[in-house]
Amino acid sequence: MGAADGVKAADVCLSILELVAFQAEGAGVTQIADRIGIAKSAVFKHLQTLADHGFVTQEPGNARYRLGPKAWLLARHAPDLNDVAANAMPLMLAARNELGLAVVLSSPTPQSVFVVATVPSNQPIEIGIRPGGQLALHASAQGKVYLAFGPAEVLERVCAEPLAAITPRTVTDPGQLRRDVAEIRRLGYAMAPEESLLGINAIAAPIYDYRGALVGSIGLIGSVQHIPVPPDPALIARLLGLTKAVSTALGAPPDKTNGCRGVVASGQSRKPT
Amino acid sequence: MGAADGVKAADVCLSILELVAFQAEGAGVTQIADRIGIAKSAVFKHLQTLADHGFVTQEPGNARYRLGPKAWLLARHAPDLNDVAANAMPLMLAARNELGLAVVLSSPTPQSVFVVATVPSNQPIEIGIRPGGQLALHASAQGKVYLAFGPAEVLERVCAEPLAAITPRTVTDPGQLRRDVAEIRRLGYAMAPEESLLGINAIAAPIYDYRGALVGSIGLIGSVQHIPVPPDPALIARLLGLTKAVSTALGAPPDKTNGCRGVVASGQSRKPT
DNA sequence: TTAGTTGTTCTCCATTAGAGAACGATGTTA
DNA sequence: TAACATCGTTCTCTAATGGAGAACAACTAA
Repeated sequence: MGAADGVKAADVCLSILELVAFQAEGAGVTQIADRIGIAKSAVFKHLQTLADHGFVTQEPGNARYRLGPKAWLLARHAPDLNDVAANAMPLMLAARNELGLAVVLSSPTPQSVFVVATVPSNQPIEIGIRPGGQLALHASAQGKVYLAFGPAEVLERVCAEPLAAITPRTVTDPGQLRRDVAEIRRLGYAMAPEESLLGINAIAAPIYDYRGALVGSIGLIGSVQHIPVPPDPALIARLLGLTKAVSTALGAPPDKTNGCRGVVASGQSRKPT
Repeated sequence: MGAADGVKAADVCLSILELVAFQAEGAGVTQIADRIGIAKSAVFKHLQTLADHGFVTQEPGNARYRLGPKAWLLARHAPDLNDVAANAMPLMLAARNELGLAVVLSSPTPQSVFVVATVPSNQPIEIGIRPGGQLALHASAQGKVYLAFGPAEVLERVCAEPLAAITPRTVTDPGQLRRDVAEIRRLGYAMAPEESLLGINAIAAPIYDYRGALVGSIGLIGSVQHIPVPPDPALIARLLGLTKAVSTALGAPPDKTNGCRGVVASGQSRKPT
């Protein structure tokens, strides 16, 4: 949510749009104002603008706002994550039921990694991420997958600017990050122990489409207890099996799906930071 | 696109988002600035904000902007126009091939009517509307369908405020509009000769879903030559057949689909509200 | 090279977005 | 029924900020 240096009003506008979108049964002016943290009157004006464009609709009588037709129209022109999500979800569900861990599907952007769909864990203490959330490229397993297997420019750019220390364990040294990336390329999966949130670990592997292009990654999220720092080889195998299955379902060429032997990986595990 | 009294910056932001969305192969800063009519620097700041939220992505190397993952995410929460469009499209195509006229599917909002999908005419001189466009409630066949068969508050509100004269033939007298609406309720379809654009006529009829709720309308667009002012009874029958077919495909109750015998139009059809 | 693009970074001031109070409906409680 | 609470909406005012415009760096074409 960096309002780093953009247009503040537009930032508010988009935040309202998202809030309305993710609020299943419509949202009211007051409710939105509280959540966003600006005056009711401002929210009202924004909603009017959003309604003019058809992104939200105000149902008559009941004065709640909900998503409008144009929001749907956007999807027709959106990148076809449709296939990816449709193919991945059932397999992700199966993996969750088998492992008990939260499974997350995400799509990369040059600035961060986007959580597109999630299957929450079924453990008593639930650990998961909300769809629509963003993960740092250098401090998450899914982000590092993109750094390792995505375009080289992204890695260069991320290494060029200072790496934010999201937790004390976050990798902030560009040299170390490059070594991590090399290791990830070798192993075929990424890990980020306590780099985004203390106590939480995640492992992730890439997904390719029919053209062999990297279209996203799937990650397993859990506490450091469930995903220890040299991860259980069986867990890794399960993850790689999952991403391989999704990739082949998308028609990925074989060399993209069996490149990672995963478990074997005899020697060195990854040392934490 | 009235910036009647909303947030200007948000209006610009959404316009940029739409422009990027509907530009199939990405859009550049300069191109957008020209189309929207504001300075490049402003567009750049907006794109930065949109990118922060994940609505657009800037592909590395090639510096064009295109739709991002969040745009897709919105769609998952958007109203289920999916079914409507999916069910309607093949039938609309068949009608176009048979009649040669442009066929338009649209969805109502309290402020205007939204073009959701179109099948362009196959005449030498093409007449059509772009998906994403908006039609005035009082000056289009599709809009008047909503006024006639939608919530009564909408008709009241539209009649209360002054009716903009989009063309010299646009109905600007509230009394006349009310009489038109009554006639539309009686006949089961709406017509708007030269009310949106001189030389162009359109007829439209409502679509209902499984709950019997009005979810949209389908219109036939053509020159006044192809759609004369007392429309050809066969044409009307074809339109009503089309909307009835789509409605039944959506599971609409029978009384919603055969209420309009069209031309005959003796007795009362549906009552207001 | 030169001349034309492009996307990006500045600075500056008129615009305007947002705070806050007040309004009229609506819904709830006593 | 009356008092109260809360909703969405309208209003005014001013400090923040969005947008203009020029200059920048990077690229492409001639």
